[in-house]
Amino acid sequence: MAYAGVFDTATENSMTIHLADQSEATSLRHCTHDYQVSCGNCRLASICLPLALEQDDIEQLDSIIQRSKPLQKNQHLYREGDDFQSVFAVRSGTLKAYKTTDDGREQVTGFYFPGEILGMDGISSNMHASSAKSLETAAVCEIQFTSLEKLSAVMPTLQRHFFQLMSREITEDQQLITLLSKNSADERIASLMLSISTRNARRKLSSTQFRLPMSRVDIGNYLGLTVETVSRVFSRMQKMDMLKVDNKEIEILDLDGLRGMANLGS
Amino acid sequence: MAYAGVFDTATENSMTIHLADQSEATSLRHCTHDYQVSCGNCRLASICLPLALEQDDIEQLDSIIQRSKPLQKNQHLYREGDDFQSVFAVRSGTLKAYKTTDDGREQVTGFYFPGEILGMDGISSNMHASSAKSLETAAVCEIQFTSLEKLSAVMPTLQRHFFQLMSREITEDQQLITLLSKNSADERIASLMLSISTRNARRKLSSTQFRLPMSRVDIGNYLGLTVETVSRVFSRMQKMDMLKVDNKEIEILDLDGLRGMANLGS
DNA sequence: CCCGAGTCTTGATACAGGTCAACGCCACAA
DNA sequence: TTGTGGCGTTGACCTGTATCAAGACTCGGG
Repeated sequence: MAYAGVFDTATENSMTIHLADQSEATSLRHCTHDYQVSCGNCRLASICLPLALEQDDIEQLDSIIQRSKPLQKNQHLYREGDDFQSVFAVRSGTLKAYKTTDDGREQVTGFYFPGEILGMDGISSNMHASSAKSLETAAVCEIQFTSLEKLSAVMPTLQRHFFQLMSREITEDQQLITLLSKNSADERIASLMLSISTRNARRKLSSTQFRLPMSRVDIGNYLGLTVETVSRVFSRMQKMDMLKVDNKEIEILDLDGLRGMANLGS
Repeated sequence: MAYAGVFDTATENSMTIHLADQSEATSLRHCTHDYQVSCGNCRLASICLPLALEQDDIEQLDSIIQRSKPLQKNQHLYREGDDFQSVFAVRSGTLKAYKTTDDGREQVTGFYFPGEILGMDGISSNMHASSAKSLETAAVCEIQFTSLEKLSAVMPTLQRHFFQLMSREITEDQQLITLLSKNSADERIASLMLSISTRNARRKLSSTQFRLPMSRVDIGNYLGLTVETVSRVFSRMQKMDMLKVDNKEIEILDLDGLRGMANLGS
C-alpha cells in the first residue's frame, strides 16, 4: 500500500513489539538505520506533527522517537492491561484499537491510519485501556511517554500539540457517541466512508477510491451493527449509485449524496 | 445540595459566565474573597487534584484558578463554538455537556459532578466542541488554560495530572461507546445508576440513595434511548425490587443485582 | 489446479425499542 | 379555585435491525 514501499527491504518477522518486554523495546532503539531516519524528512510529518518546529527541535524529537520494525497482519502492538510506556504514530498500514468487555465481547474503538497517533488512553492509569492490532502489514513510530513529558516541559509547542491531540481524540469519540446513539445504520456507514475519505485526502490519496483495510465484522463492531446489516447497507448504497462496492474496494460515486445521508438520512 | 451551603450568602444573579465576554471573565478574578479561598482547604481537592503538591505548588495553582459566582439552573457555562480559554472544575451542583448535531438534535455527552473537570474538548481547536449548562444551581472553578500550560511546564506533576485527566476522559468516552453499541436499555440504565453511585461514594455521599439531577429526557438522550424507554426500565427495575424510584429520588435496593445487569443482561 | 476456511451476501423471521397517543402529577399563576 | 405547561408514566402499535440459516465468493496452501 501507499507507504509500504519504504519498508519492502526489511525482513518480516514475527517479533512482538510488546512494551512489557523491556529488552526488546530497548533494542528497537538501535535499528533506526534500517528505516526512515528523521521526522524532518517524513512525508507524514505534516499530519503527525503540524508544528512550527525549529531544526533543533526536530532533532530533539527524533532522539526520543524509536522507529520499529513492521508489524505483520493481526499482530498486537499492545494489549489491554499492558504497562503503558509509549504512544505510537502510524507510519504505514492500518491499526484497530479495541476493548474486550467484561462478558468477553469485543468493541472496536477506532481505526488508525498513517500519520495518526494511538495509545493515549493508557496515560490515565499507566496501563493500556485498550488493545491495538494491525489490520495489515504496518509500521509505527514509538514515542516513549516519559521522554515526551520531559521534552514537552521545555518545548511549549510540543506540549500544546499533545494536549491538542488528546483533545481531538475526545471530540472524535464524542462524534462516535452521537453517531451510535442517534443515527441509523445508513447514516453510520455513510459517516464512516466519509471519514475514511477525508483522512485519505489528508494523506494526498484519492478521496473517492480506496481499499477498506478492515473487515465487515470490524466495521459492524465499530458502528454497533451486525455484519449482515453492514452488508445490506453497502448493497443498498450500491443500488442507489452512491457507492461502487467490490468487496473491500470502494468507490464513492456520489459524494454529496453520501454527505446528505450522513447527516440526516437521505 | 451537598456543597451548596458554602455559597448560600452569595446573591444569585443572572450574569452569564460567558468566556467570549472578556470583561466579565476578568472581573471574576476579583471576587475571590466571596468564596472558598484555596485549593488547599477545598474538600474536593482529593478528587479534583489527587496530587502530591507542595504548599508552594498549591499557592501557584491557586493563583491561576478563578472562583466564579454560582450558575443558576439551566445557565450556560460555555457554548459550542465559543472561544476556548479555560477548563472548569465543578464545585457544587451538576452540569451536563452536550453537542448539537448538524440536523439540530442534541446529544448529551456527559454529566459532571462536584470535583470533576470539564471543557477539555475545546483544546484541540481552540473552540469549545460542546456546550455545558448547569442542571441545578452550581458553582465552578475556572482554570485559564494558557496559565495552566505555563505552570505545567514547570510543575511536572501538574503536567502529568492533566495528561491523565484527558486520558481518563478518553477512556470514559470509550466506555460509553461500548455501552451504546453493545448494551440493552436495561444494561445502559443499570450502568448509569452504578456510575452515579460510585461517583457519589467518591465524594463521601451515599452510594445507594441519591437524587438524580437530570431529567428523564437527559438520561435518555445520554444513553441513546427515548424517555418512554427510560421510564419503562425504571418501572421494571422497581418491580424487580432492584431500585426504588420516586421521580428523581433513587434508592438502590440490590446493588449486586444491578451490577449483574450492567454487565450481562440480568 | 482444487480444496477448505474464512468472509461476504441475501432471505425469512423475531423482537427490542421507537413512535404515537392519552393521561396523571405537580408547581405555579391568575 | 381553576387553568396551564412541563414532566413522567403507561399502553398499543410499528419498524429497523438482530438473528438464524443457507449459499456464494475469495484467497492462500498443497
